[in-house]
Amino acid sequence: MESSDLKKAGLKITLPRMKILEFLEVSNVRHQSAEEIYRALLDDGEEIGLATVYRVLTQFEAAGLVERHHFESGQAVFELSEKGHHDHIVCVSCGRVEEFYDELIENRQKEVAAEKGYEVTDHSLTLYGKCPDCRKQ
Amino acid sequence: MESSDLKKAGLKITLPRMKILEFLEVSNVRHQSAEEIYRALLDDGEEIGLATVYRVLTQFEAAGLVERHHFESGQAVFELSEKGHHDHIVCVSCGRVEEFYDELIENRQKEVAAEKGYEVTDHSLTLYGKCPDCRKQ
DNA sequence: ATGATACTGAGAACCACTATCATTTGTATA
DNA sequence: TATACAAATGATAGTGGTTCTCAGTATCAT
Repeated sequence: MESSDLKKAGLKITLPRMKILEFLEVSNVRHQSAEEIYRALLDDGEEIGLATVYRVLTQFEAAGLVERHHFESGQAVFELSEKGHHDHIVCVSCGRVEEFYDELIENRQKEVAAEKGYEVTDHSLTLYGKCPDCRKQ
Repeated sequence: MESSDLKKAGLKITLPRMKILEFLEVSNVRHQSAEEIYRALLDDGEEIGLATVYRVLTQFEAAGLVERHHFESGQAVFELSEKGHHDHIVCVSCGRVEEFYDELIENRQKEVAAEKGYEVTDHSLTLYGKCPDCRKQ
């Protein structure tokens, strides 16, 4: 993922956009809030505004470069959408997020919607529970 | 559902609580925001504060009388939890909300979580799409 | 290089929601 | 039934996440 992706999305190649994109790629944390991304960039010595981070992330979302999720935390988190579609399982005690994909569930969702005459454009499935580590304690 | 439900929940029987409960029962709209409930009660000539509506709804949620959902709208909506568990399908163009329950999906969710060593405490599945009416137009 | 236009950063504004606190209400007890 | 006291209420201020505004700046087609 690089500058060409921005061009394709009809976005000018600017420093803030490059920095945010680069950070999302390099970071080993997959789901981060706008605030977290903002602080991380500041810590890296970048000059950037929080408003810009929000704006850019929203543009990236519209362009399909990132996905925005609203788990139970109040703030949205963003992830690079390099991989195909998947759902999430969130640990309620440590906040860890894992991803999964289940063909059976995916198909059944479409069927259920079709039965009701709906044309599905999107869906959000999130499981909440205790992860193996937290269950031990 | 009546005053005895409040007692069971360890809540005093107060006017605001009775009014909110009654409104949720009588209303033909199943998913409403705190603000909507507040306005509707004001329009009915009740004297009530928005803070109270939020407080009471939170208490009702804790007592299992209502459920809170965060669709994509920014504000939470509440529904009486008289029925058993179900998921939602939301129309992206008119906002209409329908409910569904699918055994297959429910079971598969538990399996997926178990495979990852998680113990599921909750889940949220919402489909977004165009309802039959909106598709016609 | 230059101009048209898109983008930026700082801060104010906004929105949904929660905390504070003086006053009122419900209810257990006398 | 009157009383007392904890619990609940409502007005309002505050909070946190996010978006808007706007003057200044950077990008890019020419």
